[in-house]
Amino acid sequence: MSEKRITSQDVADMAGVSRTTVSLVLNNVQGVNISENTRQRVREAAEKLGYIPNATAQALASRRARAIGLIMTRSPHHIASDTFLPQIIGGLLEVVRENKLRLLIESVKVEHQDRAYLELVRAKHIDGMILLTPRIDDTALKKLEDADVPAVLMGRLNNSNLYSVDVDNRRSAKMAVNYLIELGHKNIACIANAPSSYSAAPDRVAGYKDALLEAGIPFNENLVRYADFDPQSGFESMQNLLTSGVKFTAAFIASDNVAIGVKSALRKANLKIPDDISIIGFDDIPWAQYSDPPLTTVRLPAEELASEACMMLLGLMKSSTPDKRHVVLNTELVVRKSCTAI
Amino acid sequence: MSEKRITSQDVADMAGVSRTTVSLVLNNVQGVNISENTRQRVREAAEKLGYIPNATAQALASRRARAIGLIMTRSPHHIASDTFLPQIIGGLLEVVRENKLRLLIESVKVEHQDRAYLELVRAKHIDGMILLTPRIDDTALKKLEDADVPAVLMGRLNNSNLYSVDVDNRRSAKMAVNYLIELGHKNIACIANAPSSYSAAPDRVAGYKDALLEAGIPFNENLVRYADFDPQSGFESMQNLLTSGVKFTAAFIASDNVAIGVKSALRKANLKIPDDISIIGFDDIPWAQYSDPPLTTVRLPAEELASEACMMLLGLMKSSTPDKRHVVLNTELVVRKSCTAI
DNA sequence: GCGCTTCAGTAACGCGCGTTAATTACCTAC
DNA sequence: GTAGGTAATTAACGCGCGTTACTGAAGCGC
Repeated sequence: MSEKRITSQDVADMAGVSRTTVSLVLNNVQGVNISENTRQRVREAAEKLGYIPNATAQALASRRARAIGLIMTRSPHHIASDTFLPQIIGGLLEVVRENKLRLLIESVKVEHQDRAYLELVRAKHIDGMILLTPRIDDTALKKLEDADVPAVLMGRLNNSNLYSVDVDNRRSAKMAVNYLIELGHKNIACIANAPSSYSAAPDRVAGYKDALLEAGIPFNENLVRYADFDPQSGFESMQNLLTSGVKFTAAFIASDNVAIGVKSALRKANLKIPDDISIIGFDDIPWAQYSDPPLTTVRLPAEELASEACMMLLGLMKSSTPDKRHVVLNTELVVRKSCTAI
Repeated sequence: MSEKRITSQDVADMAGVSRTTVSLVLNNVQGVNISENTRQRVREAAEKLGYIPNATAQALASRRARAIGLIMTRSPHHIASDTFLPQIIGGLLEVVRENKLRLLIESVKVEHQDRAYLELVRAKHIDGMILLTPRIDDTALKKLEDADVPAVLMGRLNNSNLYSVDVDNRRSAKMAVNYLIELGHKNIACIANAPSSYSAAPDRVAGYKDALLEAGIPFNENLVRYADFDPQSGFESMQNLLTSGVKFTAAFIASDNVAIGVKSALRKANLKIPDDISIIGFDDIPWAQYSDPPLTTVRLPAEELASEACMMLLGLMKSSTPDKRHVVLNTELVVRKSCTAI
């Protein structure tokens, strides 16, 4: 087929200049003297030939891949049921596109983490990375800190010094539970969004505790369950809670996606929301407002988190130290119809 | 600041061989004679130095990027509400990882499509591409056909000859509507998943028509609406349908995500599912089975579609012509509780 | 001893570009 | 006429690797 790849040499030939000039003109290099006339000729030649610079060669020569990676530690199958991913990707794409970068998606097996993180950057296919849903026990992250590689965490690890973008999970959870308390609830269950090895989960449970204790309500471990991201796990957690015999009039579900399953379990047990039990979620996924009854929840600005993380990463890549090491975005209580006063 | 990047030259030096030998050994090039002893030395040196080949240089030298792109024509914001994306990415990642490739995500502005598709490959950052949610009026796709670039469509364009992976939208829709007809319904509404410019939408509407006509039920245009992927549009479509005054006892909603909003609209109108109105969806997203009542729907094998597309693409990249130009995966009617006999 | 073959390994080129140091052409000032 | 200076352009190197064509050395039959 038409296998005549057009290189900058072709453009140079056509414009009657050297390849260097072509490069200087097309990249708009500052502080170089090239007559407007020549610039014009080069640009015209490039246009006429339909010249498209070879990104790989550019990357090799300039030692910058012009790409960032979104790194996930979860299995492909787990990724498939991640309701947040689209928002995050949407947020990233926006920034990435504005800056003429590329976005690479990588899932890293837990077993391979140690090498994998670094390999990605060393292999120079990406200039920086955004790490999703970090786990507390992720020792490989520690190595990253030392390796001085541009990286931003989405989420926060207490003992980590990596740059991060997150919401204040603890305060947000507290806000949610406070709302339930203000409505008069005292027996409040809590279903965490994920296993406690994922950093956000214990933080949200801590916020739940904070609210309780501040209101003088004793913390009861029997009221807490840990789900695993998806509706299924929510369904099971709630069933488990119901059959365990503990009494509660409200529940804080630390993930809307989990709440989908929770609501199903409640229906199966013939419990009405909010009459028999009040439910408050976390995240505010699109489903929440169309749910029956519309779910009161804490809005997590997912797209903003992503674009913020991306902009932070861009700053790091230019080696301009960002003003803040840990950016915290605001959440917001979205009151709908799933909670009622007792 | 340990900026001593380790190259194959370093490995060669340490092993006391030439760089060529290192390359031959580490890449397991067939048909080359190198003593087991030497191989061992090279591998040990690489291991000890923590050698990680520079992917960019490899790509440049071998003229293969070892990466594929997932190309979407929708805006970043639209992407954010795409419930399917995670499953697709999950499916792709699985195959991509097995084959030691990378996955690039690109969103292409409609205005730039013409150049964009080709630029991506010409720029050589990807070896092939998977195109998502193609639109019927996408003239740029035509150019792709000619350009003989490895590309696979997820979805199908009737007038396109591009390789594709899809379900039979028409037959699947017909199957869904047939089910409603078998239950005795005659006045059946239809809410398409997307505007008719997206190929799947008219196909599903056509299937709806097929079922109707085959059963001797006249097609009534007033019973059809076109949603726009998200719950919001489903809500509006159903409201519009209800206020328009047409009578119907069942509705075929060609997207579960749209059905989320549809159900909300029905509740607002005090219509019970399935007693007042039967609903059947399409896609079988995780939410469907936890919905109230659990949604009867047509299961779309999203992950399989993705991995199938990916494998097809890999075949094309090896220039081994795949056996089939258009792969069609099976859908399945998942009967739950949202439909009842009339 | 000579040709021939197999084995083990390497020198050298090219991938397409960014970039620096050097070169040329053309002025100006004295 | 020469020194000095600026504007415009380029030759040449390097990025890190894949790959081809070539070189020795060793083994074998005669």
